[in-house]
Amino acid sequence: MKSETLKLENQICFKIYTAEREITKLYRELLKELNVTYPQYLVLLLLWEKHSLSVKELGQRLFLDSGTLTPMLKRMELNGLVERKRSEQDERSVIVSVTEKGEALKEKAECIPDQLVDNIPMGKDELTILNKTLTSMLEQLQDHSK
Amino acid sequence: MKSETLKLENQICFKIYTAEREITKLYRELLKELNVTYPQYLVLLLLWEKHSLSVKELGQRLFLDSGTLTPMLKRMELNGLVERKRSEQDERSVIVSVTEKGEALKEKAECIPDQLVDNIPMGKDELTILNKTLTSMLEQLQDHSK
DNA sequence: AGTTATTTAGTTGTACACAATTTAATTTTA
DNA sequence: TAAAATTAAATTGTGTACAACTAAATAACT
Repeated sequence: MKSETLKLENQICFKIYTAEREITKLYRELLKELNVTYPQYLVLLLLWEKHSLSVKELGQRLFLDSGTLTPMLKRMELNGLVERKRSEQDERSVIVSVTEKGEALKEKAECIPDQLVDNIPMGKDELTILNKTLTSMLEQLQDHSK
Repeated sequence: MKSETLKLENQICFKIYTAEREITKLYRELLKELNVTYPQYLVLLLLWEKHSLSVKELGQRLFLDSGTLTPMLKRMELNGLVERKRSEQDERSVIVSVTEKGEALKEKAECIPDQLVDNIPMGKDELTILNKTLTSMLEQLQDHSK
């Protein structure tokens, strides 16, 4: 009885591991035209909303640390999508803001959520339940990782 | 109405992306003693069951290609966990088999599923639903990625 | 004020993950 | 059977992820 639960947990972890890569693969196609990766797209989603955020704030929202963000933001800067400059109030902070070129991608990206839905056709009820389950799962995982 | 679904899909993708990293982080702790990563642990799970599998078979089961597997298996070989040798029937294939040292890890790994469950305490019903939902989601994603 | 502790990015090193290409072996087919 | 197509790994190059560490700035404390 317990062992079934064990196997189920194991399977779920593997499926999340696999699903993440399949989702990234799907985004890779959808984002190819924009020449950005999925994590870069996530950064842009935030900057399209707020225009400017510190590396720390980006990290808090995306659950990524500077070891991941710094080189990624440098690549985005190199591609002209964002600007990075030290905060004047607090020289420890680096403020990342979206450039005109980065802003221009917003329109091109408008169709992405629609295409996403086309590729993962699921009922709204099912989506709602999945969302809720993942949320509580994440809370537990993140609680523990502190 | 549609736009809610769009946002939901987006959120779910982000949550799967995040959950995958949290799960990997959890496994990293649990596997530290064994000195293997989560993907390496997945390889070992298969080899504990079958003893020998070709790179192709491993790839089919884990949905990984040789670009990922070859260097990973070489690291595992370097650590003495597996052996790699060309198949005699078909010189294109490389057969990966678990060594004694790799086999010995099986006992140490016995407690991992239990510890996993301790860290993600979810009801069995919820787990069952989550498993089913992820399965159908994966099928659709993998159907499309061909 | 001066010292200590904390915070914020950046750096270094390791390990996936995958697209694209290459190489060698095996099948298929003309 | 010889040429063409396919298959299986390996290789190359790019981009995350993250642990561990460093450097600089700010905050907290005595």
